[in-house]
Amino acid sequence: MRQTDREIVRDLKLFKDVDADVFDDLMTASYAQRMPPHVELIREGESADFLHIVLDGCVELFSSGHGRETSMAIVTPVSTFILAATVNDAPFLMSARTIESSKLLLIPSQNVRDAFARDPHFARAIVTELAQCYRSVVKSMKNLKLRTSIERVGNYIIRLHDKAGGAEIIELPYGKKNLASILGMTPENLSRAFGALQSHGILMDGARIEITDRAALEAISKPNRLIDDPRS
Amino acid sequence: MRQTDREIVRDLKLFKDVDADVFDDLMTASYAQRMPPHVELIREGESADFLHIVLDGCVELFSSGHGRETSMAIVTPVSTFILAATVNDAPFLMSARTIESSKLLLIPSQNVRDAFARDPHFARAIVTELAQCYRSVVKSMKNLKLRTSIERVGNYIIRLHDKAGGAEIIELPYGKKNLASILGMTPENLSRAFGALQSHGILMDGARIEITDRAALEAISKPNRLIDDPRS
DNA sequence: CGGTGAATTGACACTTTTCAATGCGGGTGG
DNA sequence: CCACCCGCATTGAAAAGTGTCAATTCACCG
Repeated sequence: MRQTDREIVRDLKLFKDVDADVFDDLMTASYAQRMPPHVELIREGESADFLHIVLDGCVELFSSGHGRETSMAIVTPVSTFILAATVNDAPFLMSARTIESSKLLLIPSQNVRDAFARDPHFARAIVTELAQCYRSVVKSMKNLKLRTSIERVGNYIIRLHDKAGGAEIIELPYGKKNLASILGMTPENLSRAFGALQSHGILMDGARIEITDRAALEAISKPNRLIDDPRS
Repeated sequence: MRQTDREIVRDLKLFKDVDADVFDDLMTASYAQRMPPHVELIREGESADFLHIVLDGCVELFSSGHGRETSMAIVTPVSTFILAATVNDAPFLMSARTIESSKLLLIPSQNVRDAFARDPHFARAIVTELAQCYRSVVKSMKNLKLRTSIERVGNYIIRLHDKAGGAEIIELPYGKKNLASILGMTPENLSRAFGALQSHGILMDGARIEITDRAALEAISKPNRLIDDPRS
C-alpha cells in the first residue's frame, strides 16, 4: 500500500491514537485495492473477513429481499464500514457495492480483534466509532419515521448546502436513483418532491441546485439538530 | 440496592467478565429505582448522566418532532439503554418512558467510562453490546423499508410465537398503540392488518392470538433471518 | 356511577406506488 | 464520426396503500 494512503488511514479518528507497532501490524496485514464502479463488494449473510475502509470513491450499503431492494447508507471517504459485523464476528446485515470507481483498504477482521485486545486506545476508538454508527442509523430512522418525503428531501438539500459552506449552487453527489432509495421513496417521487420544493427556495437544473431562499427552505423542511447534525 | 438485583446485573453479558473490584465500584455508585407507569425517564437532547438498565417492567424509547411522535424501540428486562450516548458523552437522540411499573438501575456515566478504561473485559463487553444495538437498529430499518405493513405485523407475530416456544395461544406484551408505532403504522392500520391476517393462519381476540396455521402465516409474512433473528 | 382512554370500524382524503410514455445523455460498435 | 441503444430522469394517469376523522363499544379506574 502507498505511503500517502497509510498516512490518510493513520489520520482517521479510528487509528489516530493507536500504538505505532499495533498500527504497523494492522497495515502489514491489509490490502489496498481499487475497484471499478458497480462492483459488489460484500453480500448480506456472508461473514465478515475484512474491515473495509473507503479511501476514495463512494460505496453504497444496501439490502434486499423478495424482489425489493433499498439503500441503507452511502459511505464516503474516509470512513469504515461493517465494523459491527467485524468486531462481533457476525454475518453482514447489508450488502455493499461501489457507486463510482473506489479505492478500498481491507483489514483482516482477526487482526482488528487482536489489535482491540492489545491496545486500549484502539479499543476506545472502536467504541467511539461504533457508537457513532449506531447514532447515525437512529438518526436515519427518525428521518424516515418522523418526516414526510418532502421534508426529507428538503433537509437533505439543507445538509448539502451546509457541507458546501453555504455556496449558492450545489451539486448532487450521486444519482437520483440512489438518493431516492436512501430517502425512502421512489425516483418518481423524488422528482416530484424536487418540483414541489421549487416554490420553497430552490431551483433545480439536473443535478445542480440553486439555493434561492434558505429561510423558505428551512420553513418547509423544519431541520432538527438531533436528526440532521452529523456531529452530536 | 438489593443483593438479588446485584446478581441479576452481574449475570448480564455486559458485566459477566468484569473484574470484581471494578464491578463493586460501579454498583456502589449506582441507584436502583422503581418507577410508576408512563413516567418520562429521559428526554431527547439532554445529556447522558447515567447508563440505564431495565431490571423489571418495560421501557419505551421514542422520539418526537413538530407534533409527530414515534416509538423507536421497546426495552425489556434485562437490558441497557442509551449506552451509545453514555460512552460518547453525547446528547440523547431518543426520549424514554416507562410503559408499565419498572425497576431501573442507574449507573453514572463517568463511572462507566472509568470502568471502560480500567478493565479490558468491560471494554470488550461494551463493544459487543454496542455492536448488537447497532445491528438491531439496522434490522428495524430493513423491516421498515423492505416490508409492507402486513408483512411487518405477520413477522412480529411469528417472533412472538417463537419466543413463546411455539405455544398455540400467545399474548401481545403491551398495548396495540405502542405496537403500531413500533411497526411504523397507525393503530387503525394495525387493526386492519390483524384483520387481514385472520385469513392467513391467525385468530385474534383482543390481545390474545391463536396461531392456527403457522405455514400460512409464514407464507404471507416471508420471515428473514437477517431481519428477524435476534441472534445473528 | 360517570369518565377516560384504548380498540375497532367505516368513510373519506391524501400520499405514494405503479405503469406507461417521452426525452435526454453517455457509451458502444459499425 | 455517426447511429444506435441503454439507462436515467421526468411527467402523467390510474391504482394501491396509508393516514385522518368520526362514531361506537368496551374495559378500567377514580
